[in-house]
Amino acid sequence: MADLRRPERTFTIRQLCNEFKATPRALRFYEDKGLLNPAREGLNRVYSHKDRVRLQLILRGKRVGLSLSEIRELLDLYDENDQGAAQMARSLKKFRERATALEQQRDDIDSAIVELREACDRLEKRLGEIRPDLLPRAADYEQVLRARLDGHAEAMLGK
Amino acid sequence: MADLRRPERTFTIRQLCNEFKATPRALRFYEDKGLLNPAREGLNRVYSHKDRVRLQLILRGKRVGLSLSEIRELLDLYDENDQGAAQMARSLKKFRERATALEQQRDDIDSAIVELREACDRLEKRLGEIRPDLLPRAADYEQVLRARLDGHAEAMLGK
DNA sequence: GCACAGGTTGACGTTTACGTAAGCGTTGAC
DNA sequence: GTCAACGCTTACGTAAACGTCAACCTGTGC
Repeated sequence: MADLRRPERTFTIRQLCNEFKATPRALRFYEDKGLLNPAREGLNRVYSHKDRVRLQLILRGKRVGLSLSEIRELLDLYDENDQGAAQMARSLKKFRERATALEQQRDDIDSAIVELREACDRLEKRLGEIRPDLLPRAADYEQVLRARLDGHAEAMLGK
Repeated sequence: MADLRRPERTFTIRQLCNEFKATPRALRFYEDKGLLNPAREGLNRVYSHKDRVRLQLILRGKRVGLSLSEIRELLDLYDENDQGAAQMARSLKKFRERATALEQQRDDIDSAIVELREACDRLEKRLGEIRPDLLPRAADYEQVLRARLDGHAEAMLGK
């Protein structure tokens, strides 16, 4: 009948779930938390294109690590005044803050990685001293040995 | 009396808490979970140097993002046989896995940062079109304006 | 008339790492 | 003598984001 892409098209909960790989429970949960507000047809939820967009925004927010309540705040801002430049400015601020926080988080992770790598190196060294046979990727050592036999010393120096 | 650094020195819960910026509740919690097992003097906990080291390992594990149960596994491995090379090998494996997971996590964060930055740029652009006065860090714009007046065009090109 | 698919509303369960009392004992300072 | 500081145990509370029932309704095809 009607073109499924026409803007007045509506969606069932499952359609959106399939499209965005979410669960009905999740969408209902978002509604519970005030992030969505689909129309009803009797009891059944009926999602409009606007709802779909909101859902997209929610999921995007989640991807960048915003909490549902933060996402809600942003969504509310847009609702108050869809054209409000002030709201855009606040969103921008929020995004910037989040980006900064993420960079901090990434640096923390990098530190953790360094700490882990160092621990790995120490373990590897001691293991190599007492039980080289237990070292993972023994195949690499065979390569080294073969290289040695072949007189390709550079293979041991890494590149 | 005795040198506080002598190995037979013991610690109270609060001393360790102060040293490592933890709370008594946390140490008791770790004990509850089987990560620590301090001696008792009546009811009071008495931490030895070994306990202190364990606590250090616990906190290090936390810093790199291991869960308490994972940390516990590792500590248990060391306990079973303090010299066991096999256990070292398993720890090494665990660390490697964690490092890999962390790198994945870091990449995810990087993606999120990119997504956020793009959103920021879009917002900034549209805001600049409709309400440039709301743009954050208006001071920079004043700088640009001043640079323009001064004929220093390169200041606008960044660097 | 009935199973079946898919919708609904509660409401409790899960996980992690503690926080936060409540209630009580011990010790040292004043 | 008593108050503060510290310690103990037991146990409920918290936060996030849903998962997982249970029990019920409802339209459809056969």
